[in-house]
Amino acid sequence: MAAYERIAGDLRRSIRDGQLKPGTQLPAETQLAEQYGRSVPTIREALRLLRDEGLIEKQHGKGNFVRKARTPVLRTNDRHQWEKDRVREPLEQRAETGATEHDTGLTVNDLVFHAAYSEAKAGEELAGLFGIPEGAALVERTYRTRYAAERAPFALVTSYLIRDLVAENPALLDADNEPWPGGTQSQLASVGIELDRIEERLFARPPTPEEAEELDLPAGTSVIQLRKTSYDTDNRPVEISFVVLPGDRTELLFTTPLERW
Amino acid sequence: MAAYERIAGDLRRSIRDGQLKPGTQLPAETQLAEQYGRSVPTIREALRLLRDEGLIEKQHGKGNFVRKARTPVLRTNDRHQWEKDRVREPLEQRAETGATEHDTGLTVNDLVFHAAYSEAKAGEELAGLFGIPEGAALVERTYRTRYAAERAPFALVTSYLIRDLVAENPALLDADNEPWPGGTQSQLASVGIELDRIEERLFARPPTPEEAEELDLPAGTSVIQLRKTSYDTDNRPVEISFVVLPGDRTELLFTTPLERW
DNA sequence: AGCCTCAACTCCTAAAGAGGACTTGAGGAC
DNA sequence: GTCCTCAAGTCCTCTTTAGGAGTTGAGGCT
Repeated sequence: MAAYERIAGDLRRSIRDGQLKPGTQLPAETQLAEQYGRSVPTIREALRLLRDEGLIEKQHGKGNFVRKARTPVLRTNDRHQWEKDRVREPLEQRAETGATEHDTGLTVNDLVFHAAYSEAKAGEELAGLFGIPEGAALVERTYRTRYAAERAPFALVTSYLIRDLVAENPALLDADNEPWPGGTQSQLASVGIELDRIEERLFARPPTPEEAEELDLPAGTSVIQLRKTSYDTDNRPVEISFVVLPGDRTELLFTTPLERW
Repeated sequence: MAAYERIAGDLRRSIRDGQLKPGTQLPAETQLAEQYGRSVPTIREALRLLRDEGLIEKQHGKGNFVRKARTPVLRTNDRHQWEKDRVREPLEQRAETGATEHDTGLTVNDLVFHAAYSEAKAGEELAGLFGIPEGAALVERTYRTRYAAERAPFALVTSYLIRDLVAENPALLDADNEPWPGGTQSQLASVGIELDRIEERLFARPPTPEEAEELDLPAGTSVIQLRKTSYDTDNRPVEISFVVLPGDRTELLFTTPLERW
């Protein structure tokens, strides 16, 4: 086994069994090099392994530190309730006071939204998912949701609607109407669409550099990529959202009721 | 910006826009070094970035290759149906023929199970989750599920039951009874437990080296860590499972029915 | 007190070089 | 034809050396 792997294993053990507590600074690379009788690049190789596993954090000019766990944001599939508490009611209160700050971002409770609308034509993937011809007109909404106290958003969302289905309510084509009062379900009801169920598909992967930048993800973290499809009562996809969530501070909670036997 | 970052960006672009197709071999490191006018270590640094992003794959002695996407296994929360089709019915057929191969692994359809049972005492975390005193007796079941055609399992599961709740059906304490005929829900019904719902909490992170080994995960992949809790109709946790899924070949699908408005 | 400078510490980028280990295919021995 | 050997290609590990860049605190200046 390579020297850097043995050293990494040694440090990993110390971190796991609590000898090196979260937040602790590791000895300097030159120190470790001397201690293990190896060159600095070899030590750095070992530290890189630990960083990629999410065990340590490198801070240029300061040192290497045992990473602290972050307390994740909980996202539930019983989201109606969640959105209602966190977003809609405060929003409706806000509406009464007449405050508006779209465009540059809208602060509701302790959440900040940034939304942008544009028109898009269905590509191959979206056409297939919606079951519509390629090139059909879609409304594309991209938004970021962020806690006011934090600098990075906790969700990157791009959402698509079939334009012709929602065109009769112009408010749905207007970014100033974001976030939607009453939520997706009630907004879509305004154009006669009744939702039946939501399907969420997800998997995990390392972030792209762009995502790492935007979500402020350190090395050694993952993202959850999620595709959410809302179906109407005729079993047709009405809204499709692509969501990227930071793995180090998101916990998803799904509750599935069981049929009794 | 550092030279290795520019080079990585350059290659990343080529991969994304399809100039370098999945499966293609990249030029040798010495070639790239000459091509970019940089030393080999600098090139290797760039390639490491791409590997950590999951874009390329290194093969010792052969070369660097653009990684191919894997087609993921779909796991749904409507799992009754899934398990029924894939596991239970074939299992019941098998039971009739009298074949048994527990212990060393049990092949049903094209799935292979490995299960091990042991007794455990509730530690702090599990006691809290179950709402029982620390030190209470639990049944611990660990199992691996694998497709017969593949060498690595697609799930690492450790599952806990409160021993006193299931003790009256000795079959539930016996690894030879694995996987459970009729599934969890019907097995628990045999000791008078009626399940009400399942809660699944999940997040994503890089794999530990042990997980990478066992799941045969290359660098540049993530795992999904999932905690599944089954509640009975008295709202008490009955079974708690800790699941680790390989991010590069698992897709989770959750369906949430909406209440009509 | 407040501010500035600077030295000392940290990690980061880059190079060149030596040897090792894995993979493959060509060529020869049988 | 089959098998073996071997060379050439690949990436991997480790060292030494050099300079750059971010962070912090001590000390002096104002």
